[in-house]
Amino acid sequence: MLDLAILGLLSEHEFHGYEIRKRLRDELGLFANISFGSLYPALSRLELSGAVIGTESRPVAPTPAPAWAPIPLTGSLGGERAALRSRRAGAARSSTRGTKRSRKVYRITDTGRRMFEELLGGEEPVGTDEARSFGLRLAFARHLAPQARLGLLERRRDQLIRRLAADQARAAAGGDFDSYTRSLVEHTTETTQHDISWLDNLIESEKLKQAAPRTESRSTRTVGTGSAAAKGTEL
Amino acid sequence: MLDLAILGLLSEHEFHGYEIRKRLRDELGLFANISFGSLYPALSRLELSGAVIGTESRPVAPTPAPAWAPIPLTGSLGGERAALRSRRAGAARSSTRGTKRSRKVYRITDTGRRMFEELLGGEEPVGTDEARSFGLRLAFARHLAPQARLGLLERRRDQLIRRLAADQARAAAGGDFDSYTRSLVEHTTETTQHDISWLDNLIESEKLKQAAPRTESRSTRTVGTGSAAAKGTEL
DNA sequence: TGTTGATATATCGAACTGATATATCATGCT
DNA sequence: AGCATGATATATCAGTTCGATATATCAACA
Repeated sequence: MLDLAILGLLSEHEFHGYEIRKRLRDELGLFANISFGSLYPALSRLELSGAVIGTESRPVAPTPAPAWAPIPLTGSLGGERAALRSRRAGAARSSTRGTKRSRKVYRITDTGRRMFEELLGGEEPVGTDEARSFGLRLAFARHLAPQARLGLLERRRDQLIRRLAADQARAAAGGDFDSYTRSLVEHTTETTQHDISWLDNLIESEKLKQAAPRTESRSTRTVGTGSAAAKGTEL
Repeated sequence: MLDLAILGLLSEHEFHGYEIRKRLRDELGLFANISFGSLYPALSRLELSGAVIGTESRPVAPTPAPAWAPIPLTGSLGGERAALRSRRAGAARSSTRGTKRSRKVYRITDTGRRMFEELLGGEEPVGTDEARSFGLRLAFARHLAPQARLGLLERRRDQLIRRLAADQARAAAGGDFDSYTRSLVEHTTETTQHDISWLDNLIESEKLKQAAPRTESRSTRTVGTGSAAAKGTEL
């Protein structure tokens, strides 16, 4: 699971560990604060299997080191700000000193790209936090072939339909539930229904997009996620 | 987390391991198919700490064993049916043979009850699948004092408010999201809003229940979870 | 007869988590 | 000027949960 997330991020840019964590937390919201105890071993694992290459960014440079040298092209917003800050500090104090703590920047390899595609296109693992797994795959769905993308959406819909049946069976059979448990089961059922209708919208717009790539592509794209958003309760 | 679930179930009845799993799956829906690799070590842990007592239900009985002996009072629906089946089979074939495989029936102790109350009333752990943790506590909320119950609901609401802020920050900042990611973020935000309004209803009815224990208690109880259920989209 | 499926307990390795340790540097408070 | 706080950054630890697998009994069915 985490491998997919890491490879997905690295397939678009190179990052160091700490920033992968930030990206996952701030942008996707999945893996709310992924633990370092997961992240760093995962990076080591991926490096060992040749999927990524980590280059140590050494803070001490024996070379004369012009201003651009100690900045290892992080490309991230936070990273760039940090680099700029330290560049200012370094210029003001001692240009031989490093930028901050040494960091290890990871780049994806061709092997890693192949692994990413396999993980993304392969069968979803059942049971292991299905919602998170699907969310992650959806966030990288643009890398999938159109028909694989549709398959992803429909498999998730099937999953939710099964879940809804279980929810409703629970609600029907739980005659001796207290009011709190009953409310919980009802709410869970509603949430599953909400998820299903969201997926229905996604599937519908995906089919439209694939069936009619010409003839008003602008309108098709607007329907895309716009209809799902329009259904949002205003609170 | 799992300890709380096990102790909660055992505080109402005695069960053997396999059935605890079934209850958790079929009734609550949380812990969808809890793994045996979690369940049995947890039971051993709890037994070691004196929270529960497991009594081996031996299938081979050297005593003449009248019809009631090999049935270890499981009390559960499935367990009783199994016991009845085997009682029939045993009577028809050989009364000295056991019921099925030997099972270990667990009972909660006073220590276990105290531990259950501490776990249920104590501070929720942050980060560790908050939704599941809250769902579990809500399912046992009837064991809480009224004011502790209200605290549980309000802490969860605060949690969700923070989550909503993060969701909205993500939606606002993610200008370069593709349509799939954008739809995911929007849907997540909606779901969080739905959760919050559900909790608002729960909190409101809980306050009503506590403020006016007399004067039409029947009406108060009806408002209880009924209002939350009435808000459900019909689909 | 045999084979599938439910019941039941147990153990394994892999993955993820929170906590903690270490280190550098910027910022703001006193 | 000094000092605490917090962000950046990597690493390791024990504990928890998971999926997979092994073992065993028995009912139902073909």
